[in-house]
Amino acid sequence: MFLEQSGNRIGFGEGFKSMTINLKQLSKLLKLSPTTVSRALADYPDVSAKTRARVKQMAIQQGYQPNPVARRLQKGKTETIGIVITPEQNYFSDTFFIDLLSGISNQITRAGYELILGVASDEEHEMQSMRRMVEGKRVDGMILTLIREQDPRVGYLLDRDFPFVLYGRTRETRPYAFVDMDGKQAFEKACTYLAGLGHRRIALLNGEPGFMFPVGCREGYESGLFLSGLELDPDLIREWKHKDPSQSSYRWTLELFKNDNPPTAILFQTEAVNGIFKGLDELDLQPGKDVALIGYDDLEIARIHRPSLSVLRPQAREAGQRVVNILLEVIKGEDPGKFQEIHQVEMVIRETSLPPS
Amino acid sequence: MFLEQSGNRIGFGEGFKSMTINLKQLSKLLKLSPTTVSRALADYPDVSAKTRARVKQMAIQQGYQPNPVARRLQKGKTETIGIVITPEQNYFSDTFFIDLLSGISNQITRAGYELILGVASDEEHEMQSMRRMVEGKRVDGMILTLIREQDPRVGYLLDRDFPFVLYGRTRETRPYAFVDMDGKQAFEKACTYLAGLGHRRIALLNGEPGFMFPVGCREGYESGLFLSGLELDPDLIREWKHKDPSQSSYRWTLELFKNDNPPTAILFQTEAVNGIFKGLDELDLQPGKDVALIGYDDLEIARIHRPSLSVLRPQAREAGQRVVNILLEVIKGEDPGKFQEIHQVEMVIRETSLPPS
DNA sequence: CACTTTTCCCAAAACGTTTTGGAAAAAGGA
DNA sequence: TCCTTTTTCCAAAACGTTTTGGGAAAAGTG
Repeated sequence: MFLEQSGNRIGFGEGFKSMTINLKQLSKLLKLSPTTVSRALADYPDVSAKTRARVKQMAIQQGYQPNPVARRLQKGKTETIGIVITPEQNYFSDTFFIDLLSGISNQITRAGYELILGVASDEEHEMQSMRRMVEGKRVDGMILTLIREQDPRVGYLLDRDFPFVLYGRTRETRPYAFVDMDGKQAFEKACTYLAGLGHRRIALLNGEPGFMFPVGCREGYESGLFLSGLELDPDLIREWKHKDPSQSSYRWTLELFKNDNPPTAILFQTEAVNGIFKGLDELDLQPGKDVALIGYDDLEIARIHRPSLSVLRPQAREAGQRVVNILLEVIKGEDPGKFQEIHQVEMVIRETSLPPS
Repeated sequence: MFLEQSGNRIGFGEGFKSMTINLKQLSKLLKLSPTTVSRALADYPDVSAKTRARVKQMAIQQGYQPNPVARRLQKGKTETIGIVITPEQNYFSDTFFIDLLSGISNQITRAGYELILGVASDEEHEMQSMRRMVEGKRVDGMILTLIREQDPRVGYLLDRDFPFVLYGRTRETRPYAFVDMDGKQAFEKACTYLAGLGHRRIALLNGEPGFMFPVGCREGYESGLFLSGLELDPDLIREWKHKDPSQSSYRWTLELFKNDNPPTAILFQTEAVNGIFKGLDELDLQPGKDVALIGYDDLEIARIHRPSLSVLRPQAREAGQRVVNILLEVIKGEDPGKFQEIHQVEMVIRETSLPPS
């Protein structure tokens, strides 16, 4: 006797002929009700051990997988998490973001959820893409990255009490969940390390203003100077632009050494390293020898370059996993304010952090 | 009189209180049946212009959006497309892939579909992630990138007649849909251009063996040599590794110039440029002056470097859009064999493609 | 006017699950 | 034995749409 394909209409014009079995067909095979089969697979206690085993075995044998769309409708959850990225910001410049995304994706899959991705060209489309996910009931929660000091996305989501987690922080008084890297502590550590080596003029090439991350970097930098008894010189601080990391950092490097009293060390985000190297090269200054360098983010170029670049290394993948675990809790109804994590950043000393010559 | 929230149970433990209206509530407001409202919104001809307008206005006013999960269940389609990427291959090295993804994402959104993303650490997990999407009925179609010469994913999808489109090509006799860049034509063009300038020894640093793209590059390179009356020298060809583009290309560059008769020009993929620059620098050879260079892919480094790098520039965003449009056709039931596109690649001459000195 | 056609609307079914609220059968207790 | 409790199962409802298959009213036709 064969499986009745009653529930399965054969598609003619359709390319894909579903070979999969559904709950009704499976229950017919087992001579049980769909209810019992469903409950057996979900390990409810009101189905006997014997039939549970029988059901599970048959389910495996037949390759049964519950239709996720049907389950979502019934459960009233999309089992889906959304994220929107923006290419303009040169985000994917190396392993960092893909590591974060990798941690996120793996953890989401482990939970049986889906990750849907939006790519937005600018801030406006970013918001638009998010609204489509939220108001279109396409996701149960959102993950936000590359956070601004004043971030409209956060207010929007808080206003409608929609679950979300930030990778980063923003200026917002209401409680919300976030996982952030301790940029402050990282830059403080790097700064005091360089000062400990004898550097007295330490420059900072910071990230683009308006975003939150550079705020912490600056705080750490200033705190590091203070702890080392050094004075802050505004001429040694400048920002690079997301759109054009290399060009802006290149120009600044040239300017920097026109200074009467040039720096002997530079702190920066590794994304901007090409411009700095290029500037130094043009000035006939050797990285590591004439100028000490410490970058934030351990990109490939940091390891490959000779001399290899000392860096601050955030653990992107672990952070991505935490973001997801927290978001799942928030979706369950936990108080977002409970989840505010600041992760330590380790320093990797390589060849560009020598004492001043 | 107020909207009856009959259908909406208020969640207590739940974080997110849905403020959205559903079809039943909307139809009650309009004193129409759900059927008519649904059909009015879908522009069926059997609803009068007057009521159609009334329905649409009320839908907008109430912010009604059909629940996508419910519609998917009814329609028997997930309205979702899947893609799996692998970080190991340093895929996100710059704007190229994000441009492709951007084109894909925008077009998918325009069609009202969703893009779900899997990040797999290796070939095995890549397959696993794809199977989850396909067999778990989570997507209507797949987009495949970074195609191998023998790609098990293609056979898998063809075997079960599941809709997919390749960005790239593979060795497979059965017809399938793809959008590919004409790497052959591009490398041929670059090669003949260099030969036209007088170069007689042109080297090729090709992509990783096993993948399909380098095959075309090599063909174009050989064809370019032939057309220019030059002989092929196997010593001038080598591959770099995805895991380690810079290191492998650096080593090869050094080897290359140990040759008795070293090249005066190099063709390569721009991802590998850091290693080549580094190697040339160490050998005291000036890029563009002592050695002509043309890279494939217009990454940021190509524009920022001095001298700026001549490149072959594929139109990634446009290709991404085509991939989606084709996939939607294939999902509709169109014959995949009809969709086999090879896109031209333009050459951008900058400063590193001078005649031999 | 009587008949046919067109226009406009709707009740019910279906999509494939999970959950609710029992009910029959088996086991336990006196 | 009779009553209670536990075990084991299931029919029906629900999730929110779209589609099916009419049906009533209006309009057209002779």
